[in-house]
Amino acid sequence: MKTQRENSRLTTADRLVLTAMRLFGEKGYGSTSVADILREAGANSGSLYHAFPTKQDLLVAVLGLYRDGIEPMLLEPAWTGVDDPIEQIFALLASYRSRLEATGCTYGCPIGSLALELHEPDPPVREALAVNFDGWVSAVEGRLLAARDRLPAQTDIRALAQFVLTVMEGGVMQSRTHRSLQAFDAGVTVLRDYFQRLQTPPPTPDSTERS
Amino acid sequence: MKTQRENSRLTTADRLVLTAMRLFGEKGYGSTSVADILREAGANSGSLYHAFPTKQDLLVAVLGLYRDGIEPMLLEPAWTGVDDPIEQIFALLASYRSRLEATGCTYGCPIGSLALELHEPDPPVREALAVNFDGWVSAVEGRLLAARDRLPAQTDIRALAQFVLTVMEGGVMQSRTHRSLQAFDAGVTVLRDYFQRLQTPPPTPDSTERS
DNA sequence: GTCTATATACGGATAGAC
DNA sequence: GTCTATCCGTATATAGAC
Repeated sequence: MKTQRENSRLTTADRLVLTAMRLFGEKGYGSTSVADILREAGANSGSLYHAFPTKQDLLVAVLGLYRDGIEPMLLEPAWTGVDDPIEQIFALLASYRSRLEATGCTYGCPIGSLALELHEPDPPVREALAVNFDGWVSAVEGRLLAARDRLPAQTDIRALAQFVLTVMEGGVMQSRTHRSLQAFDAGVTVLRDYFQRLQTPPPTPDSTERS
Repeated sequence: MKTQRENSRLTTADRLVLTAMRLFGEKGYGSTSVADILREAGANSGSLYHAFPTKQDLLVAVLGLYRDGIEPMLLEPAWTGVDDPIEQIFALLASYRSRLEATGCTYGCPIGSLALELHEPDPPVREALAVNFDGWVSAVEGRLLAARDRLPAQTDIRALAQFVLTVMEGGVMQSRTHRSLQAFDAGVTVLRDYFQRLQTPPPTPDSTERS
C-alpha cells in the first residue's frame, strides 16, 4: 500500500508533500508524526521546517494537491470511455468503490476523513477542505447541467450535485465502519433509483384518475 | 457547552464515562487527553485506571452509552408529537439540524466523527461503532415498515433506511466543513423529494403514450 | 476505591554547523 | 538547503501508600 518510494527526482519539498499526502490518507493527520514523514520521504527535520514552518502548513499543501488533482487524477481516469453525463457521475462513484474494494474497505475519501478527524480546524485548513468539496461538487454539477434536458425543469442542480457527494461520503463512512461494500452499494443503488424517477415524468393530473 | 458538572451523585466510574462522552464529542478521541477527562470529572488517575485499564476501554464504554441512548435520548425526544412514520424520520433528521444550528455547525453526529477519526480502530471499537449505526438504521427501518403500504412494493426497506443515515452523515460532514446549514438542508430537501416520488405511482405502461 | 507522585515514550519544533 | 543533535511539553499509563 506504499508506493515504491516517492520519486527521487523531485525536490525534497515535493517529496515531503507527496509522502505526507500518502500517510495522512493512510493513517490520518493526527496519527502521522513528522518523524514518520521524514523517515518515509528520506529527509531530515531541517529540510521539512525549511519549507513548511509547521505540520499544519504541510497539511494545507497536501489539500492543495488534492484540489489540483481532482480533474487529472480523479475525474479523467473515471470518465474515459463513458460518454453519458449521468453515467459519468456513477463512474465517479464507482472509482470510490474500487478504492474501498482494493483496500478492504479501509480507505475511502481522504478529504472526508480529514474533515471529520479535525474537529476544530484552523481557518486555512477548513477552507482548503471546503475548496476540495466545492471542486468535486462543481464537477458533478457540470455533468448534471449536461443532462439538464433529462431532469425536471425545476430541479436544483447544485443541490443535487451536493447530494451526490453526500451519498458518496455517507456510504464510504458506513462501508469503512462495517468493513463491507454493502452499505456503499446500497446507497448507489438507491441514488440510481432516484435518478431514474427524476427522468420519468410523473403522471399528468388528468391521468391519475386512471390508476 | 459543558453541563454544569457531571452529576456528583453518580459513581466515579459513571462520572468518568459521562465526562469522556462529552469531551470525545466536543474535541474528538485523539485530542481529548486522559488528563482532560480527570480534571473535568474531578477524579484522579488511579480511579480511572481502576475502572478502565486503558483509554480505549473508556471509549468502548462511551459507545455503549450512545447505543443505549438511541431510543430514550434521541428517538423519543425527536418523535414526541409526530405521528406519521415518515415524518418521524424527518423529525429525526431535524434533531441533527438543531444540534448543528445550536453549535454553529461544529457538532454533528459523534458516532460519524469517531468513525472517520479512527482510521484503523481495534476490533472492539469498530464493532461498537457498527452497532451504533445498526441501531440507528433499524429504528428508521421500523418507521419505513410502518409506512410500507405507501412505498413501492419492491422497495428494499433496509437499504432505504441505510440511505437515510447516509444522507444525514454526508450532510453533517459538509455542513461542518462549510460551517453552514445549507448543505445539510439541501440534502434533506432532496431526500424529501425522493420520498415524494416514491409515494407517487409512476405512469402505467399504457399511459406513457399519452404524454 | 481513591490518592499523589512519577515512569517512560513520543510529540512538534528548534539550533546552529556545514 | 540540508545535516545532527536536542529542547521541552504532553501523552498514556503505573506504583504504591492510604
